[in-house]
Amino acid sequence: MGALGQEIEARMGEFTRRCKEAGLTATHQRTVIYRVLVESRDHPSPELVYERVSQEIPEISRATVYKNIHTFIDAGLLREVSELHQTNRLDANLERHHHLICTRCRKVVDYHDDKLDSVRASKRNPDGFQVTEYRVEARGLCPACR
Amino acid sequence: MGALGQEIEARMGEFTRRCKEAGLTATHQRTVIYRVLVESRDHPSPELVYERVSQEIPEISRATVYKNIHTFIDAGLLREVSELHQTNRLDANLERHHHLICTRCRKVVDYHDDKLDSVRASKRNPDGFQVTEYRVEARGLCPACR
DNA sequence: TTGCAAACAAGAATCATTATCGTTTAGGAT
DNA sequence: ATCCTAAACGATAATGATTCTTGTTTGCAA
Repeated sequence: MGALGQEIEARMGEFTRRCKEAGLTATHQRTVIYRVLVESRDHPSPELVYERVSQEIPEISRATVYKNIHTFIDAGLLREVSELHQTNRLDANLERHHHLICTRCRKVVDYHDDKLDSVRASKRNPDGFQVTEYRVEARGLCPACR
Repeated sequence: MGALGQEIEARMGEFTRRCKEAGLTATHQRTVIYRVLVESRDHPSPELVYERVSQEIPEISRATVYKNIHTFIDAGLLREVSELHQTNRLDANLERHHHLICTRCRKVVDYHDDKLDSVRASKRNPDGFQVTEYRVEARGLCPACR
C-alpha cells in the first residue's frame, strides 16, 4: 500500500473512532460514503458523491447520501468549502475588501483591512494556478449569534 | 443628503456610465435593480433583490432580476461573495489549509501554506464578530483554463 | 427474542435558478 | 415623425439541487 493508501486508512480509522464518540453507527453506507469523500481530491458536490457511492451500492438513496453528509459535517468529520452555497450572495461594493461571515446565520459583512489586502501565497503560481486575487474570509459568529 | 446618500448617488452615476460603456440600456428596471443592490448592505440573494425591487415595480419578472444580475456581474458592476454557490462542495481534509479556486471551471484545490495560516485581521473582534478562523481563497485560473 | 430508536429507500415536494417564447420598447436609420 | 431591428421584458415551464415524508429495515440492548 502506498503513502496515499496509508493516509486513507488512517482517515477511515479516525472515522470509526469519531462515529463511536458521536454515538453514530458506522453502517456500511456511511463507511462507503466517507471513504469516497476521503478518496475524492476534487471537492465533490453531494450529487457527485452520490454517483460515486452508487457505483458501489447501486440501491443507495440520495437522501441517505445527503443526510449523512450533514451528519458528518455536524460531527466535524467533514467541511464545506464555502458556507454560502445555498444561494448566491451579491456584493455591489467594488473596492478591494474581505468578508466576515457568520457560520450560524450566514450574515456577511464587508471588512476593509489593509493588512489583509497584502496577503499573498508563498509561491508565485501555486499548483499552476494563475492567481488574480486573494480574498480572506473571516469566519465566526456575528454579534447577534454569539 | 447624508454621506451615504451621496455615495449611492455616486454609484448610480457610475452605473449609468458603465452601462453606456458596455452598450447596455439603462432601463427603469435595471436602474431600480442596481439601486437596490447598492443600497443593500446585507449581501442579498437574488430572491431578496427580487422582493425588494418588487416593492417598487410590482409587475417585474423574476427572470428580469436574475438575468440582469448576471448582466451586471459580466459587466463588472457587481460581484458574488462566493463563486461556489451553485452546489455544495465538500472537503474531507481536516487540516488547516486554504483553497485555490478557478473562476472559470470552479475547480477547487487544497493549498497548504504556512504564510497564509498566519493571516489575521488588524482588529481583535472586527465589527463585533468573534472570528474563529481565517481562510484564504486564491482566485484565478487553473492550469487547464489558462 | 422483543422492542425501540436509528438508519434507510423511495419518491414527492420545495427552493433557487435557468430556459423558452411571445410581446414590448429603445434608439438609430430613413 | 416613422420604421425597423435588436435588446429587454414578462409569464411561465423546466431544471437541478436539496429536503421532506413515510413506510420499512436494521442494530443493539433489555
